[in-house]
Amino acid sequence: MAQALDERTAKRAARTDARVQRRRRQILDAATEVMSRTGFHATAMQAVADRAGISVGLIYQYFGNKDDLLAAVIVDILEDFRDQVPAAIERAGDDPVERFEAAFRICCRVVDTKRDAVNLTYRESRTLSAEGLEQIKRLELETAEPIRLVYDEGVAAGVFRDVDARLVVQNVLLVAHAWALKHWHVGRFLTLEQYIEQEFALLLASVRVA
Amino acid sequence: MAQALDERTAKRAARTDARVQRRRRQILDAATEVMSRTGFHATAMQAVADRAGISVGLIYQYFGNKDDLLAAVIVDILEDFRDQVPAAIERAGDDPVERFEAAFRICCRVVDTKRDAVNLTYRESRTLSAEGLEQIKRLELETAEPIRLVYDEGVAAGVFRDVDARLVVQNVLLVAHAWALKHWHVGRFLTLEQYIEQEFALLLASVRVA
Amino acid sequence: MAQALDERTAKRAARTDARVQRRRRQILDAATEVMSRTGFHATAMQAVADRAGISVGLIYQYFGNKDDLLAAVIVDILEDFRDQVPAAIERAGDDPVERFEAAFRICCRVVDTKRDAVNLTYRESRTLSAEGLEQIKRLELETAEPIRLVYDEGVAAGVFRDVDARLVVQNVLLVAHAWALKHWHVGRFLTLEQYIEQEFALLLASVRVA
Amino acid sequence: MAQALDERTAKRAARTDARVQRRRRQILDAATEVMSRTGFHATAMQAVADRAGISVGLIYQYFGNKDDLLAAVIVDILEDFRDQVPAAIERAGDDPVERFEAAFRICCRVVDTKRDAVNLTYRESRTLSAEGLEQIKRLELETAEPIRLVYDEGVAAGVFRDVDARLVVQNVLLVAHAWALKHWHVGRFLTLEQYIEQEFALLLASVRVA
DNA sequence: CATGAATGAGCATTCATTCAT
DNA sequence: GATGAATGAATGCTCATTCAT
Repeated sequence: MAQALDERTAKRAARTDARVQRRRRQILDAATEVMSRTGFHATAMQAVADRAGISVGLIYQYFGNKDDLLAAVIVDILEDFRDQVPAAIERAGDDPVERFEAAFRICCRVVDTKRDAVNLTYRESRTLSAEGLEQIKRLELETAEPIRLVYDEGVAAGVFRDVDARLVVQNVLLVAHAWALKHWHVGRFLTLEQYIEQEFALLLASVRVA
Repeated sequence: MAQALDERTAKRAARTDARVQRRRRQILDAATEVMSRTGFHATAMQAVADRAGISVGLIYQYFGNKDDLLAAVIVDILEDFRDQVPAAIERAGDDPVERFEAAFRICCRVVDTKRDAVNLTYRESRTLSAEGLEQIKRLELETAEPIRLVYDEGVAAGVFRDVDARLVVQNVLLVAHAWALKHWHVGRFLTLEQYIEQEFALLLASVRVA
Repeated sequence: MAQALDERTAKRAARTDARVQRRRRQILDAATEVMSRTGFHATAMQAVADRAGISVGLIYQYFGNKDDLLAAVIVDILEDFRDQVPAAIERAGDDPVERFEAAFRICCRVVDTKRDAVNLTYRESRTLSAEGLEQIKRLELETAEPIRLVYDEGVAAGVFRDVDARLVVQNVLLVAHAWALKHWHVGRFLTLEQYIEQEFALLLASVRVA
Repeated sequence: MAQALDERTAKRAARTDARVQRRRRQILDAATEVMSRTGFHATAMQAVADRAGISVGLIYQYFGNKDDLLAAVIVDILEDFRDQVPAAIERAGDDPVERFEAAFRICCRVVDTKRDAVNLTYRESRTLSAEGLEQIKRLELETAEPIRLVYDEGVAAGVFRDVDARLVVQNVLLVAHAWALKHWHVGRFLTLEQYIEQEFALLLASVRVA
């Protein structure tokens, strides 16, 4: 009987946990949407609540305060990058250049689907607490890591020059982010695919062994 | 006698004008310092006044409101870039590659002297009014223009590949800005001069004729 | 069960609505009191909040801003006139002269109970927005209307001279308001009842058929 | 020689005094104009200075502060009434009714030439200090006095009923002021002359011996 | 769990007044 | 006498956060 009770408790806990996760996601999506569009400071908690179709008070049950919510939003965005990049690299096969291209391509594509969110990341990172800032720096490095490995493979394979991989990876991410940061300009004369193609050509030329 | 009066009036006007300029600069410097450090929204007008050693009210005599002050700060930063780039290019002589390098180098150096200000530019541009936004876009394009001309010269001289100059120039500026944007990371393992050298090598490789 | 739910919802809505009305009244009374005494511009929202025993922020949940609050205060006063005049006329019976007197009398009595508020109306109407101004003009005309009808009845009955009723009614209201406007003078040598009696005698003489 | 010096001093004093009076008038006219149009609180001292074509500082040399300026403006308006009424009465001849009419007529005419100023008087009197308030009450009574005398003459002559003259005079002034106070309404269907004629008919009927 | 009424600290902005020139 | 740059107190309004229901 004690076992049955445990089981019931576990089931309820699981159900509860699922509901908690659903609520968190609901709030996070609303917050991302509103903050990306309006900016962090100009976004009222009420606006997030309205967007999520819940009350203000409930947000505080899931995220301690506004700053924490911002941190969660930014982390959520960065986690998306971190998770998608390795998968895309794997799908690309074994060729280092193709793996490198896949990494750049996926970054650009993710940026394109959440242009406002990427801009939010650049705008509001400094708003975060030291702790939050550390977390997003860590996430950015985690995102960079698989790309760095791809580059190192390429160097080992003799297709990429032996320059500081950290710089190369930074450039990859930066150029991808630029699709959001400078979209007001570059978006006027290039489509996403053209941008990817032309920027990747430049990137590749910059690192390829002659 | 009328002439003497005119002269006196002119002198007073000149003195007044000089004082106005001095005050504007004083406020602008204070605002740049405080806003760059603290961010626009977290900066109280009182803090700017304190930093400038004047009263709040006086700020409003020179800049209509807080938004206008931000616009002036950002414009002031961008004008610095716009003015320094062409001069540096001229000083570099006739060789397209050297002129290109000079352009990149000056951008990085200016970024380095005002890292916080550059970050402010990225953070707060969206805060501006549509009108202010147009102005800074215009300034950014004005800054880009002389670099674009240098690139075109290089293409004509057969040293640079004939790719979209707008993209190349954007990359130049972006990488320079990255010294501020990603300083938390790259600043830990590279000095400014190392950064300039290595990033320029990548840039050059990306566009040089094989 | 759905019915029970509906009922519960309805009850809660009713309770909420009642609370909203109570709050509005509480704020309105406090604002009327403070503004009438101190004048609109010299009244700080904090003073209204203090008087009402609530926080400043709450005022803004019920009235959008200070101007709206003033408008509501003035409208509230005028609505009192508009509502009391017809009732008093009805109570007066059928005789046109007695109905006319009842109208004048009630106006004076209401003025007397809210002398400061009436003065506020004269002082601050111009402060209102065009829209608010229209509303109070409309209310004033609505108040005048039943008195005008009484006068017309009197004309039809042959007891009042056939002069412009609009002017007569304006005089009625004006003389009633004067009990507030000129109270510093007339209040020193007449009681309210004496004022009503003597002024009504003058009014009646001015319009009675010889 | 001492005499010559005295003379020169006197002349200079007179000249100075004249200039002082001119300045006072200049500022007073500007203040009346701007305050009447905009209202006291919404009028900035700078606006008065601009209108007068002088600097803010100078206003403070002639009127101690903003409240004093308002007092001076209101007093200036009321003095106009006080001075014009007796003159008009004298010009009207000996007949009590005609003298009475002349008094009412001049009041209405003066009101008409300075409608905004009269409204200012009603709006802002309460803003004045106790002292200022006393002064304008005194002025209003001084204005009323000659009209009261006219009424008393009429009573003595047997043409006016022996009712409280203070009340009659108050009504006279009130109805005249109403041309400003209620101009938004009455101004739409009557000209000044029609207003004077019809209102005087009512006034006369209210007091004439049957 | 969920609500949203209530709080009150915080800040941009204005403007009467002063005073060095 | 005249100026207007400079001051800083005063105030309307917002919005993150709490808590009774």
